[in-house]
Amino acid sequence: METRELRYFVAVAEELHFGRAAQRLGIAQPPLSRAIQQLERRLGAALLDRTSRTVRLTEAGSVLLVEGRAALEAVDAAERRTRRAALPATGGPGLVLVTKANASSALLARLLDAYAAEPGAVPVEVILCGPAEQGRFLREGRADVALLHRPFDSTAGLHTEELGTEGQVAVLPAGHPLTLRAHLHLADLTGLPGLPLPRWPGPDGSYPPGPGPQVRDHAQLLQLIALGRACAVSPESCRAQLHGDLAAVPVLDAPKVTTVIAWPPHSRSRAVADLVRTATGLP
Amino acid sequence: METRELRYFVAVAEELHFGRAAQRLGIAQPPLSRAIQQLERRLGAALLDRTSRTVRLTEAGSVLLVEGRAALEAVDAAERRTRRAALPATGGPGLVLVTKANASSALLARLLDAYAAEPGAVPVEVILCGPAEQGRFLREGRADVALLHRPFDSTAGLHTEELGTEGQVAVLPAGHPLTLRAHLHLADLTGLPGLPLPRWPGPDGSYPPGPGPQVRDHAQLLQLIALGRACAVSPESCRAQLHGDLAAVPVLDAPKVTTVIAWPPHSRSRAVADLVRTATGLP
DNA sequence: GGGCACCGATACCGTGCGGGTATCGATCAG
DNA sequence: CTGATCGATACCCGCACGGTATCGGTGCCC
Repeated sequence: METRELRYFVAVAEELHFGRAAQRLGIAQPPLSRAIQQLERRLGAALLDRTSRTVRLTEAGSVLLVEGRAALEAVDAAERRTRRAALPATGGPGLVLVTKANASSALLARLLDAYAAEPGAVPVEVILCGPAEQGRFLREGRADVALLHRPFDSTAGLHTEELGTEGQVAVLPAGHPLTLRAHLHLADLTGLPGLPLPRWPGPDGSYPPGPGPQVRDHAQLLQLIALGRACAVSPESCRAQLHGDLAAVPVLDAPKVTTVIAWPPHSRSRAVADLVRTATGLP
Repeated sequence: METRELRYFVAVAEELHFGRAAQRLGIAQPPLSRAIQQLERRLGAALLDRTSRTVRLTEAGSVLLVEGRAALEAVDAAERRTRRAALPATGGPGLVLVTKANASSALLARLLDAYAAEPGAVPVEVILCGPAEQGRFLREGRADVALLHRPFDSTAGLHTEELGTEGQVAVLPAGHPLTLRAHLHLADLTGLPGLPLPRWPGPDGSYPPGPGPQVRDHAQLLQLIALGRACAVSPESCRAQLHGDLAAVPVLDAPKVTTVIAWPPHSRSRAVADLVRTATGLP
């Protein structure tokens, strides 16, 4: 199978419309029809149920859509990583680390300091992004390592090492009645009048339906809480970022959060290995 | 990047010889040279250092070799899984489960029984293989699920759920002096006269250097121990397979072994999900 | 040191495949 | 019944891929 065929099929499978898919691919519709037919013949499998009015995925087609997307991602990642490795000075920014904006900043600072002191350390570029995008960055070859937080972030297809676990606290507007309590339970926080839990975007960038404000990062969230428009349950370490308008109360029965360092399973580069070793050896 | 280019490059990078690589690919050498040049131009990166006598990988070339192999594997897996999904009766053998020969047989039997009793269960084909091949089976799309044993087996790039942990025992020839002890430590087993630890093949199928007999599966190993030519440290559950000539003694400081069920991160098929759910719910 | 063998690069040529335009046939809306 | 829509088919063109012949550089060996 050629990546061209895969790209064509994925386009059609996503659009469920040969014309639009062809437009998206920048080719005419007839060659696209033929390419799909040829792919089906080579695979010996019908991928699409098509009448002259509608296109639907077959069982095999659904499999190829998912698997093909993953395969295309792997090819693109290979290309990007090769390009990066070829940049002058043995790879430009050396390492790219991606983490959630405003999360684990203390840990990250310690890690970067400790790694920089290692012999043979290379420059590390830090990318901050929303919670849902980190895995993508790694899988697409845009980044070499990530700091993730289980159980929130998916570690599917990644190598990980645990760096530490912490409890969670409820973040509330200062002065809220609950801030007087020494500790809370999750049940105390559901359905608080006027303080809904926020909604985070899913892996596809869309927000789940329901009440609660839409947020993209922690800074937005904290601002909303300070304004008295939301509350949240966050890892303890976020306390370092709380200012006067916010208060934190431990939530006893919230799941423990584990910070892990993650990297794609193939990248066996010395720099990644060193960084991971440094991270696991942090005090 | 097209898979054709990737295949060409991987062949050359593995052979480090254009002529042999071309022969392996079934094409002539000049088109291969041109294809590599074109790939290098498109990537804007030198992949190979070549004099007229020798070919060597550049930094970027090493990256592309590793990443490209992974990408090709992903493409092949997509193709195989699609073919499987298109077989008559909604996918032929339904599910393919791969596990080490002679390992966790009791757990496997319970799992298969419990799953078969589920509503909507599909036929499960069981493949037994050597310890190093399981990951490959999953990644290449030949199998849907595997039973792995941490920390021995690599779970790189796979989703896993823990099924249970167990201690390890030393497996010794019956009558050996150590079998009289109630328990052992790892130190008791290093350098036992005439009873070396066996060597297992690595992921590439080759054996590490050193003393000790080469074994491919547990049955071979047990036979060697019964003959008084080796000893081994194995998970407790292997006791069920020991016959009169063999004895097991707990090893207190051996690492705990965790049996996990593993599957490739994309396959979100109902059958795999059901099987995993059944497995984690086992008594 | 010169002839030789080896190996990758270059030059040149044919053809098959990927892509384009025009059109058909089926299906649904009104 | 008619027009609109959409995928399939027919046909043609250009190029990129593969093949053969050959060159140029390099290490080896007598």
